[in-house]
Order: sequence, then C-alpha cells, then structure tokens
Amino acid sequence: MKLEFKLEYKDNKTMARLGEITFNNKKYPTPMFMPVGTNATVKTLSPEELKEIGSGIILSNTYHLWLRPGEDIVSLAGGLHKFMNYDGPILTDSGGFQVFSLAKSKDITEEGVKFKNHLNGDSLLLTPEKSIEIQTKLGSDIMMSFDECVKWPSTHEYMEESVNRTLRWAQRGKIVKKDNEQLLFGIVQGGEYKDLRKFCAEELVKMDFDGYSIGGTSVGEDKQTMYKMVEYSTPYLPENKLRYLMGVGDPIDLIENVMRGVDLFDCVSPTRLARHGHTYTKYGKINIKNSKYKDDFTPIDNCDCYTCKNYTKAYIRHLIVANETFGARLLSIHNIYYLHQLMLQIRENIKKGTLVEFRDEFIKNYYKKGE
RNA sequence: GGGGAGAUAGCGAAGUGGUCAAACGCGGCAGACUGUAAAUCUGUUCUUUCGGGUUCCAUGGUUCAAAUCCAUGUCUCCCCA
Repeated sequence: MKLEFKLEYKDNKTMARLGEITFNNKKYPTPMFMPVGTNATVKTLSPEELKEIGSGIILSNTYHLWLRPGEDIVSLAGGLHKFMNYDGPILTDSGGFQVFSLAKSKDITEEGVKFKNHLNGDSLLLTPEKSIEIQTKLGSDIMMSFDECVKWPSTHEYMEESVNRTLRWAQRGKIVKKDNEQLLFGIVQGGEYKDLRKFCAEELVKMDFDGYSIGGTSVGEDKQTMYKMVEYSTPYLPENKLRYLMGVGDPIDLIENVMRGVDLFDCVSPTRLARHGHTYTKYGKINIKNSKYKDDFTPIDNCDCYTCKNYTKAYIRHLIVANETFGARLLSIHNIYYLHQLMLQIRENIKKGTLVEFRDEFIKNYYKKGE
C-alpha cells in the first residue's frame, strides 16, 4: 500500500494548494496537520481516538525507536502499523531533528552524526544509510532523508557547508533505499539564506524525491524569518509532489504557511501544551491552570470534540492541577481536534478563494484575549 | 503524679548571637514550550505609596546586636506510673 498524492486545486491569490492523499483505500485531504508520536504513540491517545478526532498521517521517530525498542523488534512485530495498531499513514522523521535537539551530545562528521545515547551514555553513529535502513525496518509510509537541522542563527558560511553535506547525505540515503512502497522525502535546508534555500531545493529536485520537506524551521527563529525560509523554498519544488514543513504547528503559522504553498505540517505542541495545561481557543491560547478557571463550568471552546461536548474548564483544570493523566488526554484530544478543524477551515477557504480574509479574521480573534 | 522533647512564613522543615525577611521541599500564583531526552523547565510566594515597615508561641530581660542566650507563662508531643 503505497501512499499517493494528487494535486487538485491551486489558489490564484496565494500559493495555497488543495490535494488528496490516498492510502490503504482511504482518502485524506491536504493541507493536513500531522500529530507527533515520537515513541510510536501520540502521547496519551489511542489510535482509535486519533482517527475519531480526524488524524490522518501521524509521525514517529527513527532515532528514538532505534534506541528503544530497536527497529528489529518493530520489524518482528510486522512493522510500525501492526506494532502500534495504527492503520493510517505513518511518517518517520530521520533523526535529523535530534542532530539539533541533542546538540550537547553530538559530533557531526561527513560520515554521519555521533550521538551519546541519552538512555545509557553509549556512543552511537547515525548515518544517512543507517537512518534509511532503520526506517525501512520500521515500515513507515513516508521516510525522511537524514539531514542536519541547523541551529538558528547560523552563518552563511556554516549553512553552506551544512547544506552541501545534507545534500550528499540525501543522495546517499536515496542510493540505499529499497525499491519498495515506502516514499522518501528530501529535506530543504539553508536557514534564512535565499540562495542556499534555492540551491538546496533545486539540487534535491534533481535527485527526484517522492516529496520534499522544509527543515531548519521552528528552531527559535522569529515568525517573519520562518515565513521567509518557506518563501525561499516552495517556489523551487515541483507542484505534483507533497511539501512538508517540519515542526511547525502554531495555528497562525499553519495558515501563513499554507498560503506559502505547504501541504503537510507536524508539531508536538498540541500534545505537549496539553500536558502542560495549555489549550487553544478561537480567542487564543489559554492556560487552564490559571485560577480564574477554577469555577468556570463552560467548555474550552464550544467545539464539537469529545472534550468540549462532555467536560468543563473547571473539571479539566482540576485534573491538570491534580496531575491526573485524564486531564492531559482531554486537552490533547481538544488541541489536536482544534488543529484538524483549523486545517478543514483552511481547505474550505481555499476552495472559496477567501483564504486571505480567513487569515485576517482568524488573527483578529486569536489575539482578542489570547496570549 | 514523675521524667523528657518541642513551639520558625499557608504546610513540612533548616537555622542555635551579627553575613536572617530567614536554606530547602510541598502547596499557591504566573510564565515558557514549534521534525518530543519535555506529565518538563523558569520565575515568584510576610507587608509596602518600594524610602521602608513588622516577623521566628507570649511577656519581660541580657547584649552595640537575639529566631538564636536568660526568666516566667501558655500550648503540643513522647515515656513512666
């Protein structure tokens, strides 16, 4: 079951696109938000719940599954889908983000990246070939090339060196990729440098990947810089292939980057924020732990999710304050549902040709009483 | 009835002459979080018109200086009868 993408419609005022992914006899519309399940689970949620709230593709992580339980165990289980009981599409990140996030314990060479295993201190070498080998065994539907997610800001000189290495790594990964049904995406890097983004995108396109990711975003840069990184990348990517903006999930960023031609997004924030007691509303993000909610017996956002239909802010606040896992689940359900609903509204507004107006209205509301 | 221990900020608990408005933990209040080493991390928590003001059971005392030493009282806990 190979995942297929078809571009269906292009907005004529922005670079926004509508498309459709087909996988396992099911269709999933794009643009899409993809929840993150690093350890082969979207924290606190079951696959059934994910499907119920409208998730399509979900993410998992090569580095983390490599360390635990090990790709051979997953393979023995029959692959990630069987292992975690999810029959929707699964995308695996290559470990490239860990080059950034585990910066204190890594060492980058041409061959690959030496990590200190954060679980037991072992020295480990992750290479482009190894990353593809692991992802092949994991059996994800979309694999990522192993890249260097570079910290921001970085000098043009360093970024150029890194982009060239990331391109060589992309090529090496492509060479060892099995001729199977898994897709492999190349990752555009280059920081906020226009020439490097263009160069990287064009070189990747020459290698002909199944889709293209935009990486090196959401690493601490301001929003305008992030938008530039995307603007400098998408124009050089083929129209009939998926474009995936890695790690971006702030509601406003989703709208802004759809307008810049992105189809796929992922982000840990709906689930992490949920665990920390934060939740999205039409009027911005709120911290449900704030004492003003202790006797607020209204739903978070009057939406149609399981959480809002059945529970009040006061109750959820109580659960979060009491450190009860059910609170984290209820907020995770709402937060992911919220982002899926936002994507639905985005798609409808692309269809209607009113995406710009929708964005302006959304931002106006979001900052009304939000943070 | 006899013997012993103790009373410190919302709670628990350090401190035993000056560097103490008083460590630390919890609780409280707020903040951060963007391809998850993250149910984590950070700030703050007597009072104030930011100059100060008032604290360590109570009262009195010693001292240049007391949460810390002395006296008396009040209360609590433990052991023995």
